[in-house]
Amino acid sequence: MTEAPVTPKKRATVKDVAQLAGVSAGTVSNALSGKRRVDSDTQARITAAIDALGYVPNLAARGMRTGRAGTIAIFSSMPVAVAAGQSRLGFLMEIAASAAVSAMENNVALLLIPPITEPATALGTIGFDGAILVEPSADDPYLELLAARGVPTVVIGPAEDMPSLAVTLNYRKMASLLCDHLVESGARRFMLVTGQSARASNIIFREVYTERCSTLGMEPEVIVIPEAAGEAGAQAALEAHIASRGAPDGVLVPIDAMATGVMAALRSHGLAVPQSVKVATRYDGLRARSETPPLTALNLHLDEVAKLATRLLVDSIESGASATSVTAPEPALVVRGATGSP
Amino acid sequence: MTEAPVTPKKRATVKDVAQLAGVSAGTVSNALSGKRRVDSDTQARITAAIDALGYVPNLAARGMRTGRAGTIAIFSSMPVAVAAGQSRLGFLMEIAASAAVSAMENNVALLLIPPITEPATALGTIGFDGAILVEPSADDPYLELLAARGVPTVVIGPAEDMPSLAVTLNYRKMASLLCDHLVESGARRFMLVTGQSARASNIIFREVYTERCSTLGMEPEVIVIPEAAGEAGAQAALEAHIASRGAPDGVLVPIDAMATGVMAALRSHGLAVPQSVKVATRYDGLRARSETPPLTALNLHLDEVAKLATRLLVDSIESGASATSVTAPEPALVVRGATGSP
DNA sequence: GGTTCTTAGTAAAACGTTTTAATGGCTTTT
DNA sequence: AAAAGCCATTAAAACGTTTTACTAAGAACC
Repeated sequence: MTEAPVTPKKRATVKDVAQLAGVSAGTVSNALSGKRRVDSDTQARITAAIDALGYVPNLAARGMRTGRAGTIAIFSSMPVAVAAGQSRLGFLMEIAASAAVSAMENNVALLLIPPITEPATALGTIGFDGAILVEPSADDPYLELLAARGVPTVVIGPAEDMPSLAVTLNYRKMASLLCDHLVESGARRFMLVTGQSARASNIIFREVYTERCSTLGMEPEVIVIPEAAGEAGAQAALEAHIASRGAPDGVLVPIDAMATGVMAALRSHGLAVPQSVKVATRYDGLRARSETPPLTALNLHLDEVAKLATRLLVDSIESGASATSVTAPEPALVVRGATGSP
Repeated sequence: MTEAPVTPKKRATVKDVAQLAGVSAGTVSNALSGKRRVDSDTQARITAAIDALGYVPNLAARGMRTGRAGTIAIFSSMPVAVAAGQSRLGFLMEIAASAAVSAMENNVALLLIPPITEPATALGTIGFDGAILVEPSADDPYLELLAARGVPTVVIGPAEDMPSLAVTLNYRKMASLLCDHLVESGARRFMLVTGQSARASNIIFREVYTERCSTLGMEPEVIVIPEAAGEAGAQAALEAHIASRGAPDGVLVPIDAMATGVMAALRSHGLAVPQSVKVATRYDGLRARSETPPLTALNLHLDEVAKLATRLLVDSIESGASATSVTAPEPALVVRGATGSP
């Protein structure tokens, strides 16, 4: 008789709590949110009722009323070919992991949105209060979709041309560090292997590289590969390049998937790393470290970057402010076997 | 004059669309969901109205009505000490990355819930339709919290003792593969370094190891370390063990964070890997690969596991069924320098 | 030609919160 | 002692959907 009903018992609502505590629904709401004072006596009755009934608020209902979803989303706009496979655990996920923790500390949860074919789908199907966009290209589809929908968005990317909310990465510094290091390691004729898209990383690395070349009196050798071609594309392109123009004594290859291809190409030509060729990449992730020898790379302090981005986003959601940007910590060189003593 | 208004223009609602299309709200709803037939002519008027107004449904409202949040959550219940640092990008994130894609394909989004201090907080603050729980220990707090709330939950873990919904991993096979391989690589006195918690991985590896010992006539040497002690704990413990009992010629150390500690201990004793000691770990992640030499490990097919788990969860949410389990693909050995030719 | 079926649509209820405006009781001020 | 303030509380409105019960108009049946 007093047994729990077998039917999937309906969850208690705020009304049930109110009734049991002998107050009105509004008071229960106030007791929960603390937005208005409630008498300490009734407060006690309410909390008693709450865990007597095992009440847990219906978030959808709350969200409808408050207009908040209680979540933020992190987007990867990277082409699938680059973000897939081993690299999937790279850049984006490292940021995501750290952002998830920060989000939690700010009482929101993190939605992980993978690169998908149809960006519009994601936005129509999923509700969130703000978005973090990681290294979008200049013409990123999400960027305008989010802007059109009025969703606060913080971009992790370059300082220039960027919308109001951003954590700016110093790409110029990244490229400089790596170029300088290659020179210091003894490379006198090193080349650049980079992606084709309008991503800041590609553009600025090319700029800095060509600047360095003229400073050093070195003839620029650049291979540009569509991101979609990925590892195999880089390997093929470099092999062709070496066959026609000879081997460089260093390669700067910012995209880690392509770095793997570069290493394969060097191996197939019998070129020893680091003895004959030095190799450096940008992101110090799984790929960089699982090469033999492991690749020199940069510590981008992504955990800190993620923390900053989350904080910025949450602040903006709460305050409505929409024009702040902070700069990420300076990248630091991580010297590994591919440019140093093995 | 034709500029966008400065005020944060209210989003169009289904009523606005209905009015513009000259129909009722209910019809618009049906047109969107396809749950009922609507005349192709009115259908056209409605879609026209929709993108004339830039209407996008309010997910919170829909969620309240349907009782669906449109999200599933993935939980890490691993102690922070183990899940932090380099390992954060490991096991859990690899599953999460793949689950995010699968989730998207099933029209739900994935919430990434990091290990936090107060599990109850997460459940009170975040709404989701189902949960994926990765390798919970037997007394995992989330397990009962989720069950109490009636949230469909699929566990990725061992076959025994597990609740209704599960993707079962074959721990016995994992342990066997690694033990056999160590023996084949020439190890005659290899030890086990493992964690203390009631996690299936710990328990079953210990079982299999001791079984193997008696089969082989090998005296078992086991070091058990609290997970919280992590890398440093493993290093200290192994150093002490070697000092008092001499060096083994092989180490099976399932938890990758501890494997790093083990390698450090071996180095500090001047023991060459793989010449004097073979080392194998379980999860083939960043840590295993960035050791020198890289560690032999297992391909656990985590992408496939994640896909299965997501599918299972979505099915259960939709059908209400709550008692299925599928088995993960068999693990496969990945031989690396730490047990083979360098 | 009356009855029953289908079809495409509508109006209104319901979902569970938060918020707004109103209320009654009590204390303080004049 | 009346007026004015404050306090804790309440009833009801509002949020934007989906769903339910109902209707009107033809089509089909006999």
